[in-house]
Amino acid sequence: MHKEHTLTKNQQIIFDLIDKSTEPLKAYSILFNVQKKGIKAPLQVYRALDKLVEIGKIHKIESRNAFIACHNSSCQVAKATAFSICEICEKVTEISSAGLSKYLANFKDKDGMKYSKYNLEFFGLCKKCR
Amino acid sequence: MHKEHTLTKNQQIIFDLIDKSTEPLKAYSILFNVQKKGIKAPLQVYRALDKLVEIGKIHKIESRNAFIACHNSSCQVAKATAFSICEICEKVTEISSAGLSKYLANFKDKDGMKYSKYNLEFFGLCKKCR
DNA sequence: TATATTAATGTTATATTATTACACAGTGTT
DNA sequence: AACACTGTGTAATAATATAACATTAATATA
Ligand SMILES: [Zn+2]
Ligand SMILES: [Zn+2]
Ligand SMILES: [Zn+2]
Ligand SMILES: [Zn+2]
Repeated sequence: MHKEHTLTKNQQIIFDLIDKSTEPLKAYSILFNVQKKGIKAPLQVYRALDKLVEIGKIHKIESRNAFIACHNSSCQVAKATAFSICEICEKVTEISSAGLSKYLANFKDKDGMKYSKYNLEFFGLCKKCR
Repeated sequence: MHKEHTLTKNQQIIFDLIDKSTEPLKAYSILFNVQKKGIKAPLQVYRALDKLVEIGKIHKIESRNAFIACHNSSCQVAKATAFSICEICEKVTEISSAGLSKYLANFKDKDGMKYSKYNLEFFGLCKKCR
């Protein structure tokens, strides 16, 4: 059983925005959208994003510098994420595959090292763009 | 048999720098280091980097905004990369595992979609930092 | 050879993404 | 009270990346 994180005001505002978005959001687009709620500076956004990533409520899509809400409860503990990204429409989907996560968590490099933390981004065309 | 890419002057200068580096290099660090060779502007660096990534001579470490030379000949065709990253000393190693690349190339998402292009970054502690 | 085409370059300016530094407020502990 | 810890507000700046435009080099092909 893991600790529930009560979000602070800024964290909640920013999480709500990301969570209801159908696409990954960029930091300055978030900033623009929450200015009417009193969040005025980049740092306020980045601080909330950092915390939300840390507690697993959102993930950063590294190749896009954008943030998406987690819809996979197991991610909240393991920082092991996988996404598919459409190279045409930029649709991003979190992949939740027990087989994949098991394979990667058990993967050993040539030194025999295992990694519980990873980020995998698949690129291709989504159903619609195919 | 695939086409050999003859690098242009700027591409060669920048590739040489990255190739002989023991760590991933950032664009502006590259710029600083090649200014004595006549490359003066960020765009000249980014253009060369883009091309070098495109032809598979280097890879971008997305989570670090840094570039590393490829030492895995098969990457030159397939844009399917995997790295381990030490969270303490930031050492980055390209993973060259037939098993891993086979598993990922054959992975099907829940729509049955396969992806020949992916980027995987494992995080942990390297041998030295363990 | 001439000429069209493509790829690469040079330069300036600007856009986008992210962090540093400092002051302060709330909360819980000793 | 004194302290540690977390979050907030604000301004300034650093770091990363691209747009726009003019020019030159390399390549193809007529
Ligand atoms: Zn998740
Ligand atoms: Zn698509
Ligand atoms: Zn490679
Ligand atoms: Zn290390």
